[in-house]
Amino acid sequence: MNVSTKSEYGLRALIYIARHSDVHPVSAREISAAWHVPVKYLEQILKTLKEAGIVESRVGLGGGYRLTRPASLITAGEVIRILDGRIAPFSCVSETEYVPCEFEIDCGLKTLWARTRQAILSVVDHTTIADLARPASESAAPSQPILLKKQIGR
Amino acid sequence: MNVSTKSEYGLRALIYIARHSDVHPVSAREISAAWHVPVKYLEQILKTLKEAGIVESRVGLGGGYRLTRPASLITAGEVIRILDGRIAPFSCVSETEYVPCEFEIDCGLKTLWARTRQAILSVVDHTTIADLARPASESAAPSQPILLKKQIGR
DNA sequence: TAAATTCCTAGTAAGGCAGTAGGAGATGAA
DNA sequence: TTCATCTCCTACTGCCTTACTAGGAATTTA
Ligand code: FES
Ligand code: FES
Repeated sequence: MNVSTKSEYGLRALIYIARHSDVHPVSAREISAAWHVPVKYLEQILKTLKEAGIVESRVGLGGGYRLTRPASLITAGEVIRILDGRIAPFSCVSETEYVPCEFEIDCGLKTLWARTRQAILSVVDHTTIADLARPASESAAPSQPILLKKQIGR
Repeated sequence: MNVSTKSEYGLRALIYIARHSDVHPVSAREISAAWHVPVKYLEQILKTLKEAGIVESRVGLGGGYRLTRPASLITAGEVIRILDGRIAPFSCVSETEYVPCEFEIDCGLKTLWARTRQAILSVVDHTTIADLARPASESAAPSQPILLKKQIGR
């Protein structure tokens, strides 16, 4: 049970972008300086995020990153899934990376994993970058449940 | 977000012991054969569980393992913590292995991790080996909330 | 043209995970 | 008393993942 630095840095970067990209796009260097994250590492993370369609970029002087959608429509779960892979604690209960188990029959554990997954999803899939970007004092509670056509897997 | 094979095998072993140790203790070899888990690996896991006070053992012919407490008083969370370490997704929200972060002030993430941890705990700390040992058909739902003097950390 | 920026590919050091290996010592049955 | 069956203990190992570092190519603006 652990979330990697990729997800951590990725979310931090998105929070920063959400807060500061009104005027012009935000560069990796700027984020890196703000949060003390290695620039080159951050570049890779942002590249992944770009390929996943979370951010868009502009190269060259004055370039940087911007969100492709309002921060209130990007969930933490989505970001973690992109950067860390599967959220479910076990592959036999993952929707996005489902791998069956040898003992599915009479394996009491499956239900436990499924419940755990559901519990995690109920948090991360209902917390948006907008929630996180709010100053800490205002409490980073999800504004309101997000409606999804189909519950995003895992 | 992942639970290791140690926790998986450990829980499986405890489930097996809960089901079959009425007459005589259960040997590692027996569990290993039932679940296709490497014996030597299982021995190590059971040893850890013994040191943590979850099982007791008897060496020699006819020996094996038994639970030290009723299965209904051993939670999955406890076992996972013993075998996998920290359950919280991030160290700054762990009670048992707390390590502070550099940016605790205005770091919107902390709340997210804390909520996630709480969600996970609400499942794993309220599911017992007894719940898991019930046949799958009866649904492995926790019988009833467990009362703890003080909520076990993380 | 120069500086800033993203994009792209490789490499790498350390640590964790999932075991394997090889006994030593206890115990009960024959 | 001997033998098979257990647990107990320590060490080792191969593989994979994580968390970066390194070096530059291409693009854009001043
Ligand atoms: S752990 Fe996947 S079915 Fe039991
Ligand atoms: S991640 Fe620990 S305080 Fe922000």
